[in-house]
Amino acid sequence: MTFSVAVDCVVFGLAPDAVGGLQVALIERGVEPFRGRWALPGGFVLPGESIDEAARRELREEAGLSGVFLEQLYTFGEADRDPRGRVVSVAYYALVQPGRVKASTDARAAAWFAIAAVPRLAFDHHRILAKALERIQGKVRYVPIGFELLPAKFTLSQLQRMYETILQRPFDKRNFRKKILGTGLLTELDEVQQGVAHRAARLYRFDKRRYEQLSKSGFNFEI
Amino acid sequence: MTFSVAVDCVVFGLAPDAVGGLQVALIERGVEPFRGRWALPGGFVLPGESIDEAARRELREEAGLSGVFLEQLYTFGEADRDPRGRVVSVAYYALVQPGRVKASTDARAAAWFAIAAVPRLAFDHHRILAKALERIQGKVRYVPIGFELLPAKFTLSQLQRMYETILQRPFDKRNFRKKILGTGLLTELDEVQQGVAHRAARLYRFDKRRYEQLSKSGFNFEI
DNA sequence: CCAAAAGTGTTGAAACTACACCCATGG
DNA sequence: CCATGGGTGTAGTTTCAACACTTTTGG
Repeated sequence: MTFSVAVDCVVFGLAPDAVGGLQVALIERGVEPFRGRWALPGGFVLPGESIDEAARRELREEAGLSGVFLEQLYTFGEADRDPRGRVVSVAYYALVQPGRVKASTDARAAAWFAIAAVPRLAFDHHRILAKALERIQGKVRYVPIGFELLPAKFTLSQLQRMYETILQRPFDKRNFRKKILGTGLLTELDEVQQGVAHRAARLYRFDKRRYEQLSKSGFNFEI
Repeated sequence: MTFSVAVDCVVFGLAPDAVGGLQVALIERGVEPFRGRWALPGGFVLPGESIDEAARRELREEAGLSGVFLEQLYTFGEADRDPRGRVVSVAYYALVQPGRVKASTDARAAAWFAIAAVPRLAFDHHRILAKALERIQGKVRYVPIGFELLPAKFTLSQLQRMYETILQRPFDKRNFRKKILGTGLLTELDEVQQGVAHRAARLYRFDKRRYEQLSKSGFNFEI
């Protein structure tokens, strides 16, 4: 029995104005099946290419993204999930920083949608998106992946808003700051926010190296 | 480009005497490649069958197991991972209770190995096993899946030993009992352990229904 | 009566929650 | 000068970690 193997990527980003909340990048399909329908960026795995490589390639070709956080999510293999025949899809999710979003080099239109306003999707992509949301909400609390959605230098308020956006619940400002600074994973920079019409906030950087050291010695991140 | 798609199952169980620790079920390969080498139970996905169905079927055929906890783990798709050609393997992990382990209906020998004493494995099955171990160690703390490794009725000491075995660290007996009983997820039975040469321990049952209710209302299990 | 595991409480330390006001800046 | 978010401390409560002895049972 032979199969085609596809990769599909759920690309998450935060709206730049921080009002739109969590967004996902979609592509309008130019070919049948589901021509004209929105879909996750993705495509078939090529000969000689690993699945991870295929996911990175599709991300580059279809969304103009490279060097971003990318992790395998789940594999979907219902017999009837693709009308063209037996296609197994290995889904990935990516977290991208606002600055990283480049215009697509591909002809197809790529666009961001707020999670709550995602249109009908091709194939079983709704299921994939649901699984990705579940994963990010579960994982962001125990692993510091949320930083991948922020610029390298960020304010504590941006960080708090990011968690509130993903986890859909408010945090107390003072308690949040105490806790996050208490992990020792943030480096305070000698820089402040620019171009805001109020007191500029101090900028911080996530210390990935320190996190890796600490987690080797039994430390567990938790928010 | 066409692929074969296989499923491989990492089947975990606890040694009955609770001394051998965590064990994994392996099968000796009867055919090339890797004839005579130990491997994870698994095989190719058949036409018309979903990947989940294939995993359950292989578990039944190769390890005589049905009705067990089974969850998708990760998909392995390096181009050169199988000498026969392009094979993508969707790995699963299963947790089985001691009583559930039946003799294999298949001709091939199936056997349990302590994690620390696993022999050389076929293909990239060592990587799969490593990933499964990582997963179970991470997940057992936040989701009550450990109960799948115990009989339906168990003592608090068995429960504690199970966590100590998987997480490889000791728990304080009194604190452990306080915490686990404090979750309200255990039903105390009017029964005690039988056939032990010391004071018999009270038996408990995991209240899955209650767990599902509670987790809907925002409760998070944690050990 | 002995070996083996069951069962049980307290205390000090640490972490968590709730909560309100002044400050700095740009417009 | 005002609107906007930045930044800060405390007190009460809850949770956590450490710790040792008595009880029950079968052999």
